[in-house]
Amino acid sequence: MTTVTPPKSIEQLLERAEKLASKSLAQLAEEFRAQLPDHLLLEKGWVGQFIEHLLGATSGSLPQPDFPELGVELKTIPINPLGKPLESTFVSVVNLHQPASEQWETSIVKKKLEHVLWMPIIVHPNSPLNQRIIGMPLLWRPSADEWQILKNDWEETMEKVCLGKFGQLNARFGQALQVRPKAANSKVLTDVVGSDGEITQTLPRGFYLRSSFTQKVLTQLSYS
DNA sequence: AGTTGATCATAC
DNA sequence: GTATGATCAACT
Repeated sequence: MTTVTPPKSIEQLLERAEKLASKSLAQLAEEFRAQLPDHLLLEKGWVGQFIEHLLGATSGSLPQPDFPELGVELKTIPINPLGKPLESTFVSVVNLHQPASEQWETSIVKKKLEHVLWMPIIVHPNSPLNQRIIGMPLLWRPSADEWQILKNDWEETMEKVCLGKFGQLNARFGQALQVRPKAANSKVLTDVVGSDGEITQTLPRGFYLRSSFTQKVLTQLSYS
């Protein structure tokens, strides 16, 4: 695949992103000599990683924004032709091990969401992967209202983790930031401190943005 | 149809 | 196992 150097500025990053808009995955795969899979069943993160390559992201699997020098996180998001998100958006894993040492201000979630480059991927119903079209990118910073909601959700989650209430750590909580399993499968377990201070095991979890939240972000409406 | 829980590839 | 990139698929 053609290699792309890291962008030197946010302007350059946005310029690159805008040049991808309205192109299909088939076009881009040809242009950058990439092997486009037939479907995402076995490579669910393929589109996201492809767009990372095209824009010159470097973070790999480090827990930091995709463009560390620019402080920008890249998120691809599948939308239908009307602009409605088809999925939630994964943000980062939940720290289940030393939750008491975590503060919102220094959290990975806050670092990543401070500045996000949204790359919508337009999905027509029942159409193959290679016909998906890149939409117009959106450089987003959360508003004060959005920050408040995200912070509250994060703090309520981490409080449950600190108290060892893993049974309450499910997808039903959180207005914008939701907690769901994040593992290879449901048999994967990780050591944690339970509600009585005992060592137990639980499923690894991740923070996800609900699609109701990202929908409003993408249409530039305030979330309140 | 929307939501919640489960799952897949890969690097280290 | 844990982190990245997410979407799949069962359930309500």
